[in-house]
Amino acid sequence: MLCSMTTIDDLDARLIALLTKEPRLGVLECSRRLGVARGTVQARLDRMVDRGVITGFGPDVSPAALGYDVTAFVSMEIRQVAGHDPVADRLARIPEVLEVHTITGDSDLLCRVVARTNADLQRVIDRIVDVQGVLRTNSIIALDTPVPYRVLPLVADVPRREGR
Amino acid sequence: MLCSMTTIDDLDARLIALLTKEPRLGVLECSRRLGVARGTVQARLDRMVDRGVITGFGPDVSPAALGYDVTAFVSMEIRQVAGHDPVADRLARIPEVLEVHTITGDSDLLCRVVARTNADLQRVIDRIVDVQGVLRTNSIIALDTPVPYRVLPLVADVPRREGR
DNA sequence: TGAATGAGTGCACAATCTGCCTAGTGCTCC
DNA sequence: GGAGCACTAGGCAGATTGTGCACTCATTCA
Repeated sequence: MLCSMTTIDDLDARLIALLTKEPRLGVLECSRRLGVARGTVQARLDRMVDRGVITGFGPDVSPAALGYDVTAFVSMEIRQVAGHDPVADRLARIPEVLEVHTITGDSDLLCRVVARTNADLQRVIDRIVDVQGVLRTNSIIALDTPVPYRVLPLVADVPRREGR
Repeated sequence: MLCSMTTIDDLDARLIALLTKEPRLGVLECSRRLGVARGTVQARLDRMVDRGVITGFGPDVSPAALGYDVTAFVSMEIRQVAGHDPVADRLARIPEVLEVHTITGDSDLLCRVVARTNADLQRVIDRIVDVQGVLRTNSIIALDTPVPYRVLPLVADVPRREGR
């Protein structure tokens, strides 16, 4: 999917906003709230899903509620001869690793991890260090998250296609 | 919500996994797939929602699909006399800022931002630097994301309460 | 200009699902 | 021996979904 730029119009944005705020809403209810026909909502959703704008409707699980109160960002240098992917693959096998990015700068990979406690974080980091190809890690603990992940403002701000 | 540790059992985990893979499923269909009564699924979902394990069912929107192909992590030092929150509040007003954390280490805040292009990233960073209280920023661009954000392995791995 | 196309509206129908309730069962805890 | 809790198995009325279909409107294009 190479930069498959897509545009959304105002109705799309309003639909996403509505569903974000009240996810339990059915298609019919959405159409009522937005003042359009049911078929339109259905079509818009389908289109956004297969254009990749909406990637899913999965339940959002809170690691913290499961006892994983510690979040940290671990950057690492890796042995680069073998490339990034083998390392990323092995990192992906660690459940506490929630995401992995390859990055610019001094380090090669950046990943977000969670742990149950600071002591537990040590265990997780040890597992990461154990990964073949990882040379050195540097951890930053997230003490607080004043702005949790959100996309809504962005959606509201996207340059719009013309349309209702 | 101070460390309101919660446990899930195997059925909960299977339910989350099922819904993650096929989010469109209704309660009834879930009950069939999991081999339990409909009321049970309903009760489990309700419980997980109000215990905060499941925080929502919102549509997952892909910034990349909207043309925001560049992701970066921007760490920053701030003037600490006023505290973190005022700065975080102002950062929250920038749509391209997707999340903000206060962190340990040399910097004070870490945020994830997206932009349409590298040039556009400059614009976003400029907006961040303009934020009152921000002294200096350091940006790291995410070149690739071999492991996109996921929680499923964690859910599958959580220490389980006894139960079906 | 006129045909074709795409998007949206309204409407309808059968099939399905949801919310809610009842009753019975097995378990654990006091 | 209760009391409380979670789960199962049904039942019921009402709402919703998936799917068609016909019609309108705006845009594109030859």
